[in-house]
Amino acid sequence: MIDSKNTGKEASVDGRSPCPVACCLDLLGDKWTLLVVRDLLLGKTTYTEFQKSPEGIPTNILAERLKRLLAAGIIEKSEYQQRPKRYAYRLTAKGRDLREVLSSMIDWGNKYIPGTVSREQIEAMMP
Amino acid sequence: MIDSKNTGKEASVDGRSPCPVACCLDLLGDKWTLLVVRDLLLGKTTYTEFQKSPEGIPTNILAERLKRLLAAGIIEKSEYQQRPKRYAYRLTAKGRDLREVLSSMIDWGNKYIPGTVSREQIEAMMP
DNA sequence: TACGTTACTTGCAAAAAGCAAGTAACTAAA
DNA sequence: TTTAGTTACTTGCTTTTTGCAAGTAACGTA
Repeated sequence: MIDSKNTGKEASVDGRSPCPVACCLDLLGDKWTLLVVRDLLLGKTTYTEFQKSPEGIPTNILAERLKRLLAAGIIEKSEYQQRPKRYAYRLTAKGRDLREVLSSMIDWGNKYIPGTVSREQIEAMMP
Repeated sequence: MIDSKNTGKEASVDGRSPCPVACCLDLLGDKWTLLVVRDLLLGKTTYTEFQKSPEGIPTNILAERLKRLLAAGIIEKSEYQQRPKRYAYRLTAKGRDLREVLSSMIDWGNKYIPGTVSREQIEAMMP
């Protein structure tokens, strides 16, 4: 595994308050981070696959978010091929457990935002 | 009830993709919005109460977020006193259902971010 | 040798956040 | 009856973050 410099402070109350919601939002509270986690849960692993998602994440934002998720221990990066170098990102246990958060967002979205693709359809896409 | 100009488009797939997660994030994907929802779930109702929360939301951001939540039909605003005018914000059914999202964030935070206040302690604060 | 792909980085303009101060409407105290 | 205090904001300005386009390094394929 590369790029996983465990500083020991990758998860602790460092931000605004000891509220778990506030801490969660310090890490994941933006328009893109959880979409990357969604893609990972759907089985995507490479930079290019994340970029191809319909929301169209800007490439510099994607690079920065991957670094943050790595630093937070939510994903890990591995070289799955040497020449040419190719990398696969995967969720750690910590990252996989975010599925509950995503899951409740799906339920809420399905209930209150007409036209969103259903949990069933999303689950059918999962590996 | 005031300020609730129902345009009819307060909830639909208008943004980046028909993914419920992406739609959710278009509405709630930032560092502050869900903290206001948290406060509302904890029984807070006034502008000043939201401001007093330990995270210290800037006053202009709070005003803007309240407008967005109002426009999205997640909260409603009522005048509970005429002179001087005083307002109470409350969650609608749509807003109350976000408790599931917050709840899964609390569980994740409690599990992976040491030092966060526990679900039990938070539930003890609820009305 | 030229073109394509992957995984990024860099530069810059535009948008959003953050901070301090100001305002309007009233109430309560000196 | 000034003076101070509270609530619910707004305004102005600086700083930070986004978003877009273009560039780069390393390699592979025709």
